[in-house]
Amino acid sequence: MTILEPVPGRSVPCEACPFRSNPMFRDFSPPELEFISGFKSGELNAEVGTTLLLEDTNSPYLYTVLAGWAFRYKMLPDGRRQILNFALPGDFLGLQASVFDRMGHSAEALTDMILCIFPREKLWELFAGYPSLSFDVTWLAAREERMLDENLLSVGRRSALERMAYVLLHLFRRAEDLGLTEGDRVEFPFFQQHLADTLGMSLVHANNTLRRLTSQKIVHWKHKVFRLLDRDRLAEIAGYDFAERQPRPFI
Amino acid sequence: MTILEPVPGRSVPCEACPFRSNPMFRDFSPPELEFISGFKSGELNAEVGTTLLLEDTNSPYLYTVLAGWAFRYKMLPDGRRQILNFALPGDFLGLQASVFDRMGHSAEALTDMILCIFPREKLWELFAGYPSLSFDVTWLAAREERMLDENLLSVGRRSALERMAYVLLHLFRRAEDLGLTEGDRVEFPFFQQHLADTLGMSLVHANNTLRRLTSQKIVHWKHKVFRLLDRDRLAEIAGYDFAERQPRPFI
DNA sequence: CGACTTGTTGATGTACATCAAGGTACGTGG
DNA sequence: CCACGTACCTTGATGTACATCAACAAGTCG
Repeated sequence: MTILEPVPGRSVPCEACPFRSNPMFRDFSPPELEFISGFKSGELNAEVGTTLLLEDTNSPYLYTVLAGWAFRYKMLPDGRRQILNFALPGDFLGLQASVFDRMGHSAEALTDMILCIFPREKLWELFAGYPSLSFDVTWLAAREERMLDENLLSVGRRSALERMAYVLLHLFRRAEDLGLTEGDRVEFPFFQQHLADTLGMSLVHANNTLRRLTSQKIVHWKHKVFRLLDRDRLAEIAGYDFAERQPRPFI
Repeated sequence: MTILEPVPGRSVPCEACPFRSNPMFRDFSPPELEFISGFKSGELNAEVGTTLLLEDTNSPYLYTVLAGWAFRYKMLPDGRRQILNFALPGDFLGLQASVFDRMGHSAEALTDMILCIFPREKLWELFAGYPSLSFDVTWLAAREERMLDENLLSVGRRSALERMAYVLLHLFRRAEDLGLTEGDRVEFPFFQQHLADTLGMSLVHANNTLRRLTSQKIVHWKHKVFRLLDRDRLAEIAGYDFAERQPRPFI
């Protein structure tokens, strides 16, 4: 388990940021783009399994995911783990340490990743000079809250089958929005243990529940490739409310 | 079930806001105070049981709680309810509808309440002109996220007894920070059903679990008066990490 | 080729939900 | 002041969804 330090190296200039062509992200004005370019202090290449953030420690950096998947989690002293949410390209990591003085959760890379690094002491300049960008930060925090609300509803009140259906559909849709899917396929870079820890159930029960969905040919999952065979049926089981999709901030 | 409209009437001027004397809240500068005064468009007196916010609807107002308790919740079509968090004096309600176009959760008053009303279309002026206040909004959103993370850990991974201990201590400490306690006493304005819905368990099981704590004289609860008899023992059961207390924003 | 990691399945126990009944406090109208 | 209703809490009986334990299968990697 390693804690990361940024490494020097070539990095994607913000002007060429791949998200700029994604319709899910809003456009930057030239001054915004210029500020962000200066805000970004480098890039971090993280391997699978890297601990990106560690609960109760401070983090001098704020990250956005440029490529790859990670997950946020908390652990109890005896090792029980709860996965709180997943971080995909475009997501923030480490805001808590910038706003308070230490992280309330940890985060780990699920794949090799590229992260944009922002020094947290410059966050104040963003708020002071770029109201539209500080609104975007609030937007992201509110979106995270909304996802947590949903997950809490799942874990607290949905049955195992409903929970499993919900999280699979949720993750598929997030990947879809980012153009990570090909038709009904997507690469899910995690194991059944991760699903179990997300949904608050045991590995064995997660396996049984998942197989109820695969045996009915609603989904398919092998060798990390997930296929959404019957979306309507899955949404029906999940009780999924088709939330609006709207342009999201860049940062 | 009623949805609220603001009623005219006398309201507390921000200059005389009771939170200004509470050391948990940071101080406002004179310009900040002046802006907030203009931002506040009135007050709302809400009775117990009032629906303050309704999921999937829009809310033209943003509220802060001046007095009283409320809770945020989500419901499934068949009536299962998950309480997400409680709102106490100083807390925001309705940010989601200001940032997105509709609420992702509902909120209901647990007591008679007084709420400060802020028209959401002026939220942009706050971001544009008052970076310190917009940072406060982000602070509040991040704090809400942190509480949700904790609750999700509880519901997903803690045992019924640990969960019960955690939520009772959590609520007691929040009340304490606001000066709502008298020694080991506090008035908890909710029923066991609310605890059950917060912790993702049935009413009967919440009752059994609670009685395990009362019969060991760790807590006492009768007629809405809660007494924390053995704080250390409760913290031990909860696995409570004594999080820092630091000055918080006003808004 | 073994050693390790991930997924699958069955046997057994328990923490929980559900159903049902009664208890206590408090209000209301006679 | 009593009969009655209502709201909330408490307790027991029964069933089930889930966890835990254990073994094995299948794939991957040195």
